[in-house]
Amino acid sequence: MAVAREVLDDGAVLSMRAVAGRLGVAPNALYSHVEGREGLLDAVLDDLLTALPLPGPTDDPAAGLTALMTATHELLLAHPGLVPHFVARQGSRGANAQRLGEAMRSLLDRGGVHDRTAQDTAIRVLVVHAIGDAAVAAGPDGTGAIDPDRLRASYATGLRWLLRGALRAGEH
Amino acid sequence: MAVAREVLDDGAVLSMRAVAGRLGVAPNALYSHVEGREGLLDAVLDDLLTALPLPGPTDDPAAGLTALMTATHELLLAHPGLVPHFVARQGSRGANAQRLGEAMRSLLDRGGVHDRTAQDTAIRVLVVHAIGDAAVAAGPDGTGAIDPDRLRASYATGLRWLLRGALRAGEH
DNA sequence: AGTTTAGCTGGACGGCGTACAGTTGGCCAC
DNA sequence: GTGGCCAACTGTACGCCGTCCAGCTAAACT
Repeated sequence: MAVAREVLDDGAVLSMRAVAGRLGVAPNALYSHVEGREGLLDAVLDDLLTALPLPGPTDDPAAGLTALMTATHELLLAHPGLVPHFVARQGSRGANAQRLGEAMRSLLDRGGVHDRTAQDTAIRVLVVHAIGDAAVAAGPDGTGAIDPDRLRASYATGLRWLLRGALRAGEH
Repeated sequence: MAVAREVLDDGAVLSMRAVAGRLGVAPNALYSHVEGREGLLDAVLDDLLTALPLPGPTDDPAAGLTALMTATHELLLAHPGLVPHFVARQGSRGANAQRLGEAMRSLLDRGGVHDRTAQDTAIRVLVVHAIGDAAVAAGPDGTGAIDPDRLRASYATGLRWLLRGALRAGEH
């Protein structure tokens, strides 16, 4: 998995043969350890999510959500190679992803959004914003065409709008 | 191009060989008419955008933006096969895409957002929301795991939040 | 009638994910 | 110490992919 991360970090899409080659091993040897390419990507993805800092229970909901979503966005920007897979997986269904979902739900609840369906909507919108922004930023060839600073600024702006809408919707 | 649309509409990703096969033609024959697979996708994509109705100059800005973005979203949902390409192309840089960008800019301007950079940010955020939502909805196997009604509802909610933020930002 | 040329074919190259069968080498029970 | 087990690996192959090259053919233009 470490090698897989290496491979997809320094360019292009992850290929079994690339991982195997870097390990000095035949490509099919990987299949003893991993459930195909998708499985490998899933594993790398969920492993990566471990790095995200969960907000403490004392944090202000809006600040906590901002921090969490910004960290997610940064993480995706740092690993553009697996963003497409992240998109296809609809935000990943791994253990860590669900942990993050629960953290978001809790923050929303403390922010006044008590209805479960409303929480689901807010979570989906926020996640889509993070994933979508990173995906568009990643571009075709891996190198974003847009200035990174502008990119982060527009992401932050969108996030602010969404959070204002989401948290306001929970009042009453 | 019509055949290409057929192919990627009824499942899976578009392959040159599939298009050629459906045309009763050798795969390499396509290269006389199209600049590779990417070129074909670009052409199909931009052609598809022609179908989007431009808002009239009398429309209320918020309503116009809502209609335009909803139509875009629906169009992407209707053709999940090319959403990944749309993502990679950062919303497409074709002629029609630029026409739509101009329409959005004009609506924003009339909605009180006069600063050009602010317009760019708003456009980017709105487009990312539409593309991202459709991309996540498309899922891995082409069949979305989420109920379509819920999907549209959450998209509409996010869009409302974003527009409120974008248009309010233009006041003063 | 002769020449150009658009549009095709056959074949090939390199790359991909992955399945199947067979080999190897370390570990454990006896 | 020796026999057997088994995880990990290799060799090979299949079927897919995008794409390039050289050559053919038939229609269009001069």
